[in-house]
Amino acid sequence: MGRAPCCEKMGLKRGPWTPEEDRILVAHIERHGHSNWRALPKQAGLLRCGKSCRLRWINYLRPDIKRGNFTREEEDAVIQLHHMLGNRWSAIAARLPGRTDNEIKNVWHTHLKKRLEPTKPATQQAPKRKQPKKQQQPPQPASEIVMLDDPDTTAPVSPEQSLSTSTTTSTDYSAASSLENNAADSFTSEEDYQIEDSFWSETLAMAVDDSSDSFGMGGEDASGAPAPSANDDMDFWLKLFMQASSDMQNLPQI
DNA sequence: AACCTGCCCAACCGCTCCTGG
DNA sequence: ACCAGGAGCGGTTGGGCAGGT
Repeated sequence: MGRAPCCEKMGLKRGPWTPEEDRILVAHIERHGHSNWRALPKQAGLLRCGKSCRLRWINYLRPDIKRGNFTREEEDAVIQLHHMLGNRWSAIAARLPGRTDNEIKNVWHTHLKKRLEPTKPATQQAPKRKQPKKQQQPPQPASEIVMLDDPDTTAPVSPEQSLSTSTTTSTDYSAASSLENNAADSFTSEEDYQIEDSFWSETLAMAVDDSSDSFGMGGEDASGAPAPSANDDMDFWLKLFMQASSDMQNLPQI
């Protein structure tokens, strides 16, 4: 087949993006959109491959990106959505406005997966760091990017902005524990650990609603054409999940 | 104070999916 | 129906940093 390498690695820059590159990319996308990622770097005068530009935009420069630590609600949503969807990070990201698949993936691998590991006591999950490093200060120029309405932004924004607005500041990973662990801990240490019913009903309702049109791919799948079996699968997992949830609430506290 | 260790996250890689010719 | 090219996705990596010794 002879697929051309994504970046014909001649003279193309790699590694971390500079603020200047960010600025150029944002300015170009503001002006011209990103209909063709492959051609974009040339048009914008960037020595990057299109893939790299796309990744940078999606994961970092998009105006609707929400920076900062995941809230407890978001983490729990990730856990539950992962239950339902597996490693389909983009589908999970579509449910979490402002969060990217990459970010969710990172959080999953660094925190949430460990939480769910049953063999390790929760006490081991205490972080070494008291404060996450970069999250506090807004990343480079993204903060100063003032976008008008970007028609190309495929923000999977949905009614549950409540999710994203409930910014209960930063997540305290030391205190946080999974639903499972919490069940085991009898929720004791978490006086305020109580997911509102409305949260889950919203989240789940969304899952149901979306599965009827373009499930999971929210804004990112322009075609919005899910696999024929997606709805069935979704129903299955949804039922399974809801069953599991109700079972969990009935668990005897250990 | 210096070194070591482990964590975090941005970015890369390679594969699959999708679309147009 | 087939092929090629582009986009999207998930897995992985490595540099930088914070905490520990």
